Amino acid sequence: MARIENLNLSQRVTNELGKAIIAGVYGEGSGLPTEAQLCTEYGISRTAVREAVKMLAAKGLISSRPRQGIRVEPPENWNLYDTSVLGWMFESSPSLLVLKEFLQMRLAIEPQAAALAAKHGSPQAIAQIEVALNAMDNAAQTDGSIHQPDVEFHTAILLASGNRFFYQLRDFISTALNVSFQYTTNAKDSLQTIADEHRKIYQAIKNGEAERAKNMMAYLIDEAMAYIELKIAESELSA
Amino acid sequence: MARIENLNLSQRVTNELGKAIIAGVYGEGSGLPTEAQLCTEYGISRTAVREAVKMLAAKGLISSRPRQGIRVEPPENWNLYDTSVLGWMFESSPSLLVLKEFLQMRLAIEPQAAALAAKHGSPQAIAQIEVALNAMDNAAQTDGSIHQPDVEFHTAILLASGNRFFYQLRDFISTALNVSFQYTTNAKDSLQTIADEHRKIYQAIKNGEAERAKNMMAYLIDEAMAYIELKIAESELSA
DNA sequence: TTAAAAAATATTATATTACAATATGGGCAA
DNA sequence: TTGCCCATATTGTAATATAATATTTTTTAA
Repeated sequence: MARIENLNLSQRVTNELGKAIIAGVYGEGSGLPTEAQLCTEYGISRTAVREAVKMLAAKGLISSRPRQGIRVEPPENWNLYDTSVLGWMFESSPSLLVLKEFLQMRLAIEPQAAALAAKHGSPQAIAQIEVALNAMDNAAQTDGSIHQPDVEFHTAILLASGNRFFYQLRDFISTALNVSFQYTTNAKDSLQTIADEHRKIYQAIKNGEAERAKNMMAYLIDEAMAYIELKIAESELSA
Repeated sequence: MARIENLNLSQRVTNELGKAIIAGVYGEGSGLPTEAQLCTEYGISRTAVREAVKMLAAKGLISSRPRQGIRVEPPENWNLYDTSVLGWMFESSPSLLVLKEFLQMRLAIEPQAAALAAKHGSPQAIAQIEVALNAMDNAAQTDGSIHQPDVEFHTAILLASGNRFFYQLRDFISTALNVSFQYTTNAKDSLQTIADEHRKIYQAIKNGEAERAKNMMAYLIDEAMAYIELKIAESELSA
C-alpha cells in the first residue's frame, strides 16, 4: 500500500470514511450522510465522493440505493481479509481481544501451512525461509530488531505451502504479528530462544517432516496465545 | 449477492471486467484498454467505467495511474476472499486443482472452528447447528437435496466458533461445498451415512468435547480430500 | 371514512463536458 | 552524449444536467 500522502483524493476519502464506519461513527441502520452532504463536508466534488463510496461498497462496508441513501452494512458482511479494512479495525478497537481472534486464525492456518511446506515446498521457497531465519539469528545476536525477519519467516512458509489461499493471508498474519510485538517483551536472552524455536520449524520443513513442522508451529503460536490470555485476564482483573 | 439483472450499470461492467481479468484476457503487465476505449466498447459514460475500475481496484485486481493507464495487478494481490473474485475464479479455471486448495483451507479452518464451538459456543448457536442437521436428516430420508442444509451446518459451526474471522469465511466454505457437490455421487444410501457423520460432530460440540469435534471434522474433510485426489489422479492418467 | 391512485420529492444513477495533474518519451541545446 | 524541457496521452477532479427509483404526501373515488 502506498503512503497516505501519495494517495489521490478519492482514496483519501475512502480511508477517512472507512475508519469512521468501522469506528462506529455512523449507526448501522440508517447510516451515512447523503452524497451531497459528504461533498460539502469534505469540500470536494460528487465524483470523488461517489468513487470512495464505490470502493467501500466493494469492500462490503456500505451499500447505496436511490432515494434510500448510503447505509452501513452489518459487520458480518465486511471483508475482514481486506488489508485496509483490517488496518482500520486495529485503529479503532482495543486490540487485545481482537488479537486473540487473530491468534486463533493463525493457529488454524500456520501449522497446516508448515505441514504443506514440508510435503510440497519447492527448494527455492524453503531457501527463502532459511534466509529469513538467518536474519532472525543475526538480529538476535547483534541486538537488532527481530520483527521484520520474523514476519518474513512466517510469510515465506505461507508461500512455500503452495496454496494461494494461505499465501493470501500474509497481510493478515503480518498484521497479527505487528500487534503481537506491541505486547511482547524484548528481553535480549529470549530473542535467541525465539530464533531457535523458529529454526526447529525450519528444519522439520526442510527434512520433509510434516507432522513435526505442524506441531512445532502450533506450539509456537500456542505460547503467544497463552501470553495474550494472561494479559487479558490481568486487564479484566484490574477493570 | 443480488441477481445479475438487478445490478446497476457499473456493477455489471465490474462483473464483465472482473471475469475477463481473472480469465487472463488482459496481459498482466500492460493490461487493460484506456478508460476512453472501455467507454466506446461498452457504449457507456466514463462515470460508469471509472466506478467499475474503482471497485475492481478495491478488490486488488487492478490499479490505475495517470499516463500509465489501467494495469492488472499480479494475482497474489487479488483479494481471493472476496465473494465476487472467488466466483469469477471458478468460472474461468478448471476447478479440480483449485478445489484441492479449497479443501486444504477447509482442513485448516473447520476443525479449529468446531473445537472453538465446542468450547465456547452459545446455546443458541449450537441449536442452530442442530436445526441444519435435522434438515440434513430429513433430506436424506425423504430423498431430497442434502446440499443446502449441509452448507448451513458448516456455516452454523463457523458462527458458533465466536471468531468473526472464521465466520467471515462462510462464503468461501459455501463455494467450496458447492463445487464439491458437482463431483460427488449422490448414492441414496450414502446420504444417511453423511448425515450420521455430521451428527457425530454435532454431538461432540454439544457435549463440549473440543478435541473430538476437531478430529471428527478433520476426518470428514479428509474423506472429501481423498476423493478429490483420486479424481485428480484419474484425470492425469487419462491426459 | 377509507383505500387506492397519482403526484411531488429526495436521493442515487448515469451522462457530458471541461480542465488539472502527472508521467512518458522525444527533441533540443550544451 | 547528457541533461533539461516541452509536447502529449491518460487518469484525476470538477461541475452540471437528466434519468431512475423509492418514499411521502396529496388527491380522488368508492
